Amino acid sequence: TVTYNTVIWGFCQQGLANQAFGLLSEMVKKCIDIDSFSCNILLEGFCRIELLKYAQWVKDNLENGGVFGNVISMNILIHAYCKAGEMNYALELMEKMEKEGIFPDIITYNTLIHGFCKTGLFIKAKDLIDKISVSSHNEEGDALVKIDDTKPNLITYTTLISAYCKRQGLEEALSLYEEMVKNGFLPDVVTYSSIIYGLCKHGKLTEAKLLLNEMGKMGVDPNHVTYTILVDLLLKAGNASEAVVLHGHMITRGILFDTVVYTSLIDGLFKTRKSYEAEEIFGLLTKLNIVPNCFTYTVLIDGRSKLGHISGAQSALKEMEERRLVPN
RNA sequence: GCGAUCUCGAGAAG
Repeated sequence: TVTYNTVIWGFCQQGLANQAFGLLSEMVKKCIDIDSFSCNILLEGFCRIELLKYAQWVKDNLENGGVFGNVISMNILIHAYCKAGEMNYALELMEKMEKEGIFPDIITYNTLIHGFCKTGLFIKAKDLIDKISVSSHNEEGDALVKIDDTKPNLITYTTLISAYCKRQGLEEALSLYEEMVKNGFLPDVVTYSSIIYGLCKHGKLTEAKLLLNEMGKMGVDPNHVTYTILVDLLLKAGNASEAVVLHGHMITRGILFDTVVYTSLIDGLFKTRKSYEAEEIFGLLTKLNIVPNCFTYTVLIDGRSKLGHISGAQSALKEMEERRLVPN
């Protein structure tokens, strides 16, 4: 079962949930148990390629076959609805699961809070946090049973802080940060990165750099995302020399360079009239084992087009299609 | 005895 699940997982990661689904019948034929892991891996696979209805269908069928979902299955579906902005369906699902005796956990709540934030419903997000912050009681109302694992955690706070940084004021984000620390949660690299992102977007680059130093002192190492935020903004703000310094730190500290890091660099270089360097980096990607994605090519096409290099832009488009990337 | 598979938060383009 675990072997099959691992293969199913592999297909799903590649966006091939349909083929993964085919393995289920093979399992049935060979009398290999299908468990809730098989179910959840597949559900996530269909959700990731946005075949939400199909995921639902698979789940219903598995349940008819005696394989029952759990809270994770529901979280996967709720997450998919949130991602699609269908908060009503997401909430409906949560009610449904409660009726079936599957209780939401903190991941369910975090998923919903993220969904609310993404659709701008901050009030609802806040309401939900308030609701899960109070101690739960057992059925007798004995106020004895405290269900701690549905109380807000670091991720709950970080979700909201990040959303505030993007869509509300920085002040709200920072006061929430203080509240979080007061409640005993120490920020991790994601929390710090979110705030650094907010500071950068509000033009507070000095503060952002200060925070970068502070997190190091607190024993939280910045990672490739943290650096991308800063390098991207420094470069695009015309502060190439500082961007280069940080880029150097990334190298000396052995930070991972992924497709996003490079795409951001290429874009920043094009936008600051350094197309030669931009092209140079793009040319190196294959050697560096970096697979350019749709974003990367759009940046390249945009950069070349705006310089009047139409044929270069066209060849980039062609190359993209050769790589079986679908232009959007 | 231990070990393989599932769900939540941060970054790039138009």
